[in-house]
Amino acid sequence: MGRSPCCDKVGLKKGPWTPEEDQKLLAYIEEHGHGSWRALPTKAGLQRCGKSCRLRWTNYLRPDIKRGKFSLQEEQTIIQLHALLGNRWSAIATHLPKRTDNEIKNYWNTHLKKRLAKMGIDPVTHKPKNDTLLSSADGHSKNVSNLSHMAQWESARLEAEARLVRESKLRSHSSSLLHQLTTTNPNTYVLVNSSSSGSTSAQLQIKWPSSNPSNNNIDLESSTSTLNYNSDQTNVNNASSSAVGSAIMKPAMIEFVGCSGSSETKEECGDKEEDWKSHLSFTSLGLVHDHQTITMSMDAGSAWPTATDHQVGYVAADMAAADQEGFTNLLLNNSDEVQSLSDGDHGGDSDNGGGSGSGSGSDYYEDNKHYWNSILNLVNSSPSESPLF
DNA sequence: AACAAGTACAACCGCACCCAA
DNA sequence: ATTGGGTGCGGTTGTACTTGT
Repeated sequence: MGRSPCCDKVGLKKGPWTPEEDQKLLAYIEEHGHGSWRALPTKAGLQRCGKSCRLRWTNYLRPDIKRGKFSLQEEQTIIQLHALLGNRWSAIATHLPKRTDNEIKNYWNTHLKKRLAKMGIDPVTHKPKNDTLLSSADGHSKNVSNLSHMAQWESARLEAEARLVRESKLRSHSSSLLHQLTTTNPNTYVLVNSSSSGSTSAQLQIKWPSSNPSNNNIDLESSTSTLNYNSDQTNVNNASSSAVGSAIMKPAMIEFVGCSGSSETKEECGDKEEDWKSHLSFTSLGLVHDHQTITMSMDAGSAWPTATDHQVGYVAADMAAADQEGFTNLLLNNSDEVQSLSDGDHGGDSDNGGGSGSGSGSDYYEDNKHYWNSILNLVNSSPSESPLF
């Protein structure tokens, strides 16, 4: 479709902003809000296009922006999130308070990427540059695949979260959405947060439709499931500030804590609650925001291998109360957890690792471990002191 | 002091998505 | 279903600043 030009009008100024322009923009927004960016320049008396004004505001003038050098923790977070998310700067930025995606992107391109390259680590894959052959030449491909699944899962989840942050003003509709979901879609699985705040593992309750007890039969041992995030589906329930991913759950990441066995039926699990509930604990993946709703479509045929009549179930997660910075804290404060993210064996202390935990403690996992350790060690050491930098 | 090379970062560009008309 | 405005996002460029020679 055609697009009307934004910034190529004759007479519109480009290039660096002057203090006077900044002042005009600030004064206008403080008084009126930005409203329509396209109309703003005229109203504010600026010879700029609306897009330029928006960028100047969001990346520089906004009062809630923190400027200056990145801390070591911020660097760690960027590196680790980049390993998971790639160049999804906006998603990464949601975990760095007061930093803009643009700033993070620039910092990555000018500092961190070069550091990793000097370390002999591919800044794109976050693997040692000679690791590709190693990992594909032997039986580690499955582990690589599992790692990839986790990264995709985390990527999808964080992306969803980023959307939620952006759409936080719609949060107040979450409750009605959940109600709507459960009342209008009988095939809806509603995940209701049940975690305690401060925990680094978000604990979710999954509320199965009472008419379908057969869905209880979740095969947590599947080692072939994959996770695919399909951004094209983001319009499903989008009006409810939800993000949607087509998720085929990585079983190793899930642990039932409410009912002792995944094969338990509703009856076996007890009927104290109105409906049968299972509890999912996303160990080591505990980032949630207050009162946000995430909706994901679950390909029942693969993710829930034994599900019967549900091709797709919609999972709405009201992920409340957990520590908003849980994931960041996890990354920064618990290197073991970081390793567990990277080594694919979710729960070095857990035996529910599906196929990935095949017990052989693969060299690949060790490599990943060493990689994360090397990143952390290098980042932790002062750049000015390190000969590498 | 002058110049070149390297670095950092603000700003721009274009595409994609969402949504209302 | 189509169109077009508004906006978000990631990649790239331009320029000011710093460092080295």
